Amino acid sequence: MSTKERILDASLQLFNEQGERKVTTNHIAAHLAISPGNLYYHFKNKQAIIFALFERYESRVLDILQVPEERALQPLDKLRYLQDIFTGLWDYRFMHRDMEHLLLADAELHARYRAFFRLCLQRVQQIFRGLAEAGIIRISEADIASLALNTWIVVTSWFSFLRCNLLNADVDAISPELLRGGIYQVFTLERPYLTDEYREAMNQLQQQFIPRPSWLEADEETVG
Amino acid sequence: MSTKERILDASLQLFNEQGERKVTTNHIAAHLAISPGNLYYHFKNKQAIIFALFERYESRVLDILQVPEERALQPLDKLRYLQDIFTGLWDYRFMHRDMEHLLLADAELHARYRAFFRLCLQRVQQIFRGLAEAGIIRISEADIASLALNTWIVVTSWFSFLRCNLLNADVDAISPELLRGGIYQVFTLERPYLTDEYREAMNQLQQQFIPRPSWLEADEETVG
DNA sequence: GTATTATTAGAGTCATTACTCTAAAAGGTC
DNA sequence: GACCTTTTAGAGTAATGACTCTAATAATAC
Repeated sequence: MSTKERILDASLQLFNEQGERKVTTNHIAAHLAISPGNLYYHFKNKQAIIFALFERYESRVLDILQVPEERALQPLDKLRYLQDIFTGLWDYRFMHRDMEHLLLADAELHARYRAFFRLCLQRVQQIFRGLAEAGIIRISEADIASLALNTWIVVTSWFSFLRCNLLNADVDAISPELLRGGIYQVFTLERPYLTDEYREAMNQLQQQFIPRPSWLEADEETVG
Repeated sequence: MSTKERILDASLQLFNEQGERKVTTNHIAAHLAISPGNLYYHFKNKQAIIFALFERYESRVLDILQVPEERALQPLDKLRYLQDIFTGLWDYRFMHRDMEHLLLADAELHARYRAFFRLCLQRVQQIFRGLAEAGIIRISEADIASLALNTWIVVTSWFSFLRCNLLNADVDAISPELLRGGIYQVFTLERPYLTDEYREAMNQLQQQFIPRPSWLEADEETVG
């Protein structure tokens, strides 16, 4: 594997584990047992590393959010979308953790991200239209737009939410297992729109993702 | 006004305008035309300033999220809750901007925030129960829990969403006017649960908050 | 007015971190 | 093996920012 790829992989790993801000370029170099000079030979600065990782993330997500043209959507498609998207978010979880900071520091990335967001929103709306055409949900166009936006917000904020509200502050306590609660929440968003025909089946699907709500477990703190 | 209060006010203003990370303690002191030593006489460190601001924020929010005991909830109550909460979020918008960072840096604040979150979630659920008792919505207990959580996520993420997706990267472009879109989104969350009796009235209420969706305006960037 | 305490100034410290610079090594070509 | 390009090492720099330290000034008490 090329040094460039190794730098990207190591950066992604360290960013995910510790957050982008806590990981210095020297830190990345040390992790790979290479010199800082070597790292800067391959990337002109830290932002360039982040930008390259964003490109990976973007293509990963856009690959997932496609509506099959040759067939109608099925209930299990929705599940697959959610699982794949949440897994992608997990693999690049550092991004939405510090998104504002990253975008503010890099105007080019910001523009790129905005375009990416709008494309995603369109794709999500397409998926809802597909579900409607398949008779799984029944929903107006206006509600599709609003529902897609709510879905985007809940999905992209889910790990942030967990990190802020988990019992122990330990970041390592966040595991892919906690994806489940996020999937459950998105099911709730769409549930009211289910048609009679599919309501029962989809509700049973959702039941598989009932979270153990760890964010509600009591600890000794109280609010004055 | 005491120096301590002035430091808090100035910090809040600067944090909101520029983000907590960009505002140094020297910066705050300079803004007030006092010395850094003076600032550190009143607060032992930067975290202490943030903690004090959180206490203000917490009491502001908890004041708002109360269910009147002497009367039933009315449709306009819901509107008032949303407007007051979003205004509160606006006034302390730096908090949710960097919440993860703030909490990770201060275990005490983290514990306090967790307790605050859980209390808020209970209060929001109480409000939904109140709306159900008043015959405005019809919803199961399980859905109340999930809806309350989605509401929390959308509300607390709204400004983050805007900052990431607004057309121009300029932070000053964010104005209280953009609250409206957030209110609209939360209405959408609850809309499917409205009873026949109140559906029309609430939908009309929601129409007042149709956003000009500035995050969808086209610019010249494209996604490859 | 003197003693004591509360408040303020402001220069300075120390750690951090993104990034640079020079030169050496490795790899390829003929 | 001579020449050229690519890759690497690693010491060093320059800026930043949270925080400290000493001493001066104001406020208060008696």
